[in-house]
Amino acid sequence: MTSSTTQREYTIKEAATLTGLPASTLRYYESIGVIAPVSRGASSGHRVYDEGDLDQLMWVACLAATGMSVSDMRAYVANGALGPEAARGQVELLSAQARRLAEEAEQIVLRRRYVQIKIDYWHAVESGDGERADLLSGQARALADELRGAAKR
Amino acid sequence: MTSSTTQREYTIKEAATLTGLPASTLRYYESIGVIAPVSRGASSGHRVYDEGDLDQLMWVACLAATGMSVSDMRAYVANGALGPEAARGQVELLSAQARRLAEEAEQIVLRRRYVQIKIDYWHAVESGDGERADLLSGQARALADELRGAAKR
DNA sequence: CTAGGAACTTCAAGTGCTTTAAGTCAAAGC
DNA sequence: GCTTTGACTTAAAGCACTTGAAGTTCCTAG
Repeated sequence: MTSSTTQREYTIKEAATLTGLPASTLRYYESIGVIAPVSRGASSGHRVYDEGDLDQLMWVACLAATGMSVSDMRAYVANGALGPEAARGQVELLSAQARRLAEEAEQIVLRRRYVQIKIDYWHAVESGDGERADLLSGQARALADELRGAAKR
Repeated sequence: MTSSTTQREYTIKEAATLTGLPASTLRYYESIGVIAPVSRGASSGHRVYDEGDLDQLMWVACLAATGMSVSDMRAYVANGALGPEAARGQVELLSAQARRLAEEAEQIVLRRRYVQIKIDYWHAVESGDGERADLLSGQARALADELRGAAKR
């Protein structure tokens, strides 16, 4: 499969960013057996992730994002459904993940807008501009509806 | 202000539906002081939400949706009761939230790129295009390198 | 070569809900 | 009148992380 010659290695921080799971969660998953123990640097004892670990973690990240419980994920992994040879389902799962990320990105745009409006609102209040405050209050309300509606999808 | 016409009252279930927060969360928020204690039915002891409670809950629901911590929400609601004098504090809380959201947005951009590369990679493998697969493998590593160099938050 | 700081390590405690257990109350059916 | 149904109550436990403390180790610069 991976016909690449150079097996790149990753720190926990890099693995965290690429999978979207915080480093603390990576350690946690390893500690409770959701993923296999990761090899360590000879002198440092620091975790060293290879491409295979990354692939496995992407899988787990996808499963976690669908709301699968930790014990279910552990069972899934234990059943060997998650080896590097499980390539068939990879694309579907990754595509689902891509969709989720797109939605999440959209959500964050809305949230940032909402927070910005509230900041503007308090600035208006601070400077005694009641008219502008009312206007922004209304905008916040409208956005809140949109936020809620989008979240429920 | 409050016209004594029809001050509608709501059960916890209705409040939950209207705010989008589960009833258990409403009780939880009340128990830890994020919202003021809700009045109770005389005989039943059940919570009875009025319009004011609902308004407050709507704001809290929006803040929660932006990922604001419970203690920040508590501070925010407490400030809100103080009026215009608290504007500076509100802006600080919201600005911190805006920064968190900006960081999150950045992370998601990276994750989306990584997932897309992975998808393309598996498509290439599937169609036997080893050359393209190698290229994409290299891109994934390049992304990690970029992460290493520009990990300046 | 050595000093400083960032990044890593483990372990324990904290957070933010969510679920469960056990019980109360109000209306509907027998 | 009694009982069952169902929504509500609290307190406590559970879950999936998350954060903090205290102690290495790596890297960069002087």
